[in-house]
Amino acid sequence: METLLAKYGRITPLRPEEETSFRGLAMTRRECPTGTLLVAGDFDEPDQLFVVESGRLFASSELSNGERAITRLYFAGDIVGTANIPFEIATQSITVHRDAVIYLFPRQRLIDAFRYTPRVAAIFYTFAALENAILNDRLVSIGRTRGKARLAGLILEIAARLNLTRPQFEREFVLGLTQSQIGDAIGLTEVQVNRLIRSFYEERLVRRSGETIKILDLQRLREMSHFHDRYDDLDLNWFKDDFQAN
Amino acid sequence: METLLAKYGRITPLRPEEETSFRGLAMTRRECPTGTLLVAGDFDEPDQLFVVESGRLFASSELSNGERAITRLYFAGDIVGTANIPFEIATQSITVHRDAVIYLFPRQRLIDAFRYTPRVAAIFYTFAALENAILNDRLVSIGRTRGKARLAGLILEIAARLNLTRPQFEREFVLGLTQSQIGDAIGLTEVQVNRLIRSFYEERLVRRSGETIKILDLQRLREMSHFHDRYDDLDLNWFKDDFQAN
DNA sequence: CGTTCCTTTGAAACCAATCAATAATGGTGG
DNA sequence: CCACCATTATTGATTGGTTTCAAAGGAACG
Repeated sequence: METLLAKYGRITPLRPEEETSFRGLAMTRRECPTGTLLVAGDFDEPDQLFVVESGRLFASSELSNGERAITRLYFAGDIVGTANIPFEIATQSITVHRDAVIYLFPRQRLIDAFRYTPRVAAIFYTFAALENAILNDRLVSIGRTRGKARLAGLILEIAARLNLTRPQFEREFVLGLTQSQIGDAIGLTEVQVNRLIRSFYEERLVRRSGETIKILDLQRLREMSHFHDRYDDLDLNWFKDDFQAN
Repeated sequence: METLLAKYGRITPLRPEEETSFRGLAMTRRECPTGTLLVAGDFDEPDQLFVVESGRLFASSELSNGERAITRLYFAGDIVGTANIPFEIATQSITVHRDAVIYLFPRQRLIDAFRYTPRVAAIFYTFAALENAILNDRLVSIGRTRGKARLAGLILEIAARLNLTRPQFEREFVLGLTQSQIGDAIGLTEVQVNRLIRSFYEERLVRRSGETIKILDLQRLREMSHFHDRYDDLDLNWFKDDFQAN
């Protein structure tokens, strides 16, 4: 829970009783190896959320023709599975794609949060709204830009998310996605992704050594991609002073 | 407010005091002609939500190169602007594209809902989660299907949303978007949209007379598009019995 | 009745998908 | 430790969906 609290605390410090409530919500800790399918879309009942302590997950949907789309990447501090909550059957799959530690968060506990700790509930709402804004950005990127811009945006998104829990911005990091997964995330085939990555190397935008890649030209990646870091833009002052303690 | 209450009531009936709370939240009624820009993305402060009583709005984002993407269409009963709430500056624009009656919903009132009527707050959260699921679907559609499937999906989406507040499914309705707007919504140019629409006429999938179009082959549109009506799938039983009255 | 916005059409260029095959990589059991 | 297998990365040739550019025809509105 530390990562989550650190993240939320950075934005709007929790009161002691809220922090207690928060810790009480996520009960079961679980270590999940790469490849674990936490929720099978169109099949499982979505009876819980997941809080990411460490590692990485992604949400994806499958079409009947076998095509897959990765709609969102999740990192330490994220709450995963919001889009499944109000349905009988999960609308999307949740997969661990880098060894992760997560906390299970039963749907019923969410109700407790709404009843007893409204400020915590407001934070949940806020992060659902944040997720909304990020999905909007992804729609704009995929719907209105070409492959190069999308790939640049994905690289910056991953860099931004990893750096959220680091003391200073680090240009070197593990991408952690196969080219096929990258394709699913930005709406291209793996073949095209490979060609684009290759062109990024040639243009000296990024460099690769083993699993890690290093951003060489941050400026130009930003210009290419139109990427916004919504986590950075977050502003929770609007409900900071308005709640009385319970 | 009637449309909103009808919609929410259909899913999970509100108690009298909750209904009162709900009505108290949205204060100002406003009639907005087609073309009204309610929120200017990257400019306005998002100090309110909008509840749609009648008419249609859309959310859009602009890229620095002038391209526009329409990320979501809104109809009677929808709550609009969730993705802007937790930011200092709005992340997306909100535009009226068919004469609308809306209720203004100050952000501060949302806090009251969380504090005093947790069940109402839970409904807000639920609908943010629903919005999430719908945006996911749009991402899959735009990222992993071709123009024909996307157009078919958009037609079915509009039909489904209009039919939500009608007694029975009606195959004839007003599309209400220019071909350029359709392009912004499904990630194509207006030129390509025109060609696709034309091919739909030739294949007798839909027919047009003036402003209204009629679905001729619902079955095939469904097969083409992979469209899910998430409003139909909604299930709020998970918190139906768990709240005590305030 | 002209202006403006929207629709429609054609031709050429381009980005990305598809098809097909080979090379690299990583993990496994013998 | 090495041969083997499965997955991932890479490359070429071809096809096709979509954009771009350009222009003309319709429809709506003051």
